[in-house]
Amino acid sequence: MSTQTRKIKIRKANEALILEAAEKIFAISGYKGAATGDIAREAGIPKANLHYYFKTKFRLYREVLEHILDDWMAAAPIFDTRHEPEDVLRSYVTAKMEFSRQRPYGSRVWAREIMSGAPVLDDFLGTTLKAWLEERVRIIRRWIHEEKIRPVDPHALMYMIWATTQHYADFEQQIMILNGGKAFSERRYRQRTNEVVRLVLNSVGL
Amino acid sequence: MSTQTRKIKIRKANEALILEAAEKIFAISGYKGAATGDIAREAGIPKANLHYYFKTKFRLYREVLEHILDDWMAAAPIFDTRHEPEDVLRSYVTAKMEFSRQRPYGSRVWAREIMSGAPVLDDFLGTTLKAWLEERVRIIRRWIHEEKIRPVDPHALMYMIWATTQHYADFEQQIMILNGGKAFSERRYRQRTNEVVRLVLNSVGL
DNA sequence: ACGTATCTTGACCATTGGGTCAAGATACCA
DNA sequence: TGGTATCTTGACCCAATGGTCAAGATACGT
Repeated sequence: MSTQTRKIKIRKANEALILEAAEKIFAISGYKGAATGDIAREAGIPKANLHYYFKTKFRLYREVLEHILDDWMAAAPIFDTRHEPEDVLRSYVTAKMEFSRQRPYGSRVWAREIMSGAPVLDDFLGTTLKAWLEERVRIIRRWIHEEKIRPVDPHALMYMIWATTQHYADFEQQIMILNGGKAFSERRYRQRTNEVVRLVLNSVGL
Repeated sequence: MSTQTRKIKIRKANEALILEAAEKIFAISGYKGAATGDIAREAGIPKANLHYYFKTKFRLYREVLEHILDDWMAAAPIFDTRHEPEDVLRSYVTAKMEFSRQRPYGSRVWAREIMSGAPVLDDFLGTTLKAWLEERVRIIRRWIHEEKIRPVDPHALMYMIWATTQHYADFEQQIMILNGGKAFSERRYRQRTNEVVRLVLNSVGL
């Protein structure tokens, strides 16, 4: 193994470790509320070491957000691969529910960023996300025009899907408490996912 | 006016002023991230004065949450006053949308509290809110039994309503950016409210 | 007008927290 | 094995922040 490779390996491993810890702490405490010392402790390294890999807390935060965006957008293409509205919506809602299950902290960091006024995501929202959304809106309009689904406000529909699926990540704690203090089992979560799919499909008349 | 009354008047006025400022700052920065100095500046008073009315930041935070709970629960009885599912759901969704419009900061403080693990609301969620929810669940089950709506998972439905309506408060900034950078007009928001109502009604087969 | 309770506020204190630094430890190649 | 680049870490610095205090200012009943 070359020096280069070795170095890169150590760096990548430590960066990944720190990013994961940071995502959790930022999710729980918010940007301002998160202490780099807490993040370092969560990662099991000294604070100075964290600052060796990420010069500033802000840079670290930005990279955490970028990570989340990558994974968030990964669920995006699903909207295109199938063609019947029912298949597309089912796949998309299922993928979003899966994301909420797998990456609850990521979803919360996103939510907090928006609630803080989206100082960092502002640009992304206005360009990439807006373009992506408008494309899906166009697809939905086509479905309506072809009378494949009942006439709905496409934006209202998309927001309902986002809100509902992300709710299972962002409000996980509330859901757990309302569920008698115990978390959903794998199986129960899959059933719930199907229920959400059915609600969404019915909302557009499918 | 008696001394007592006068004193109380000054105190109440200042407390209200501080609580409003605090709700905004907590909504934007989170509990840990919010500085009492910022809250004081937002309220237009010196920090020492704020601490005269609220001994600690934590006490202030708790009172802000209590305020929000009061208003949140105010929308709750609507679920009972009318009897046909369609009327009940329409009124409830409309009330929640109205709350998101009028008190966006309150909704965000709530969301942040839950995402932090609900350290303060924990008790409320497990008792009052759980009881309230289970009562509504029972009502929904009755509707299903009477075949007034199609069979849905009552919890999944309630969470969809909460998530979707609160989305308009918590993600206001994102919605604005996706709307081309301009906020919804009163009229547009009312239209959107009706769209949300229709989506919800359709989701249960109405 | 006087006395008392409340309110106001600048100055101050102790702790926390982001970020730096320099002295080692480690890894790898020649 | 020696040299160099990277990595690790305790100690340290300074600005920000929650909270205190004591000296006034204000309000109001008598």
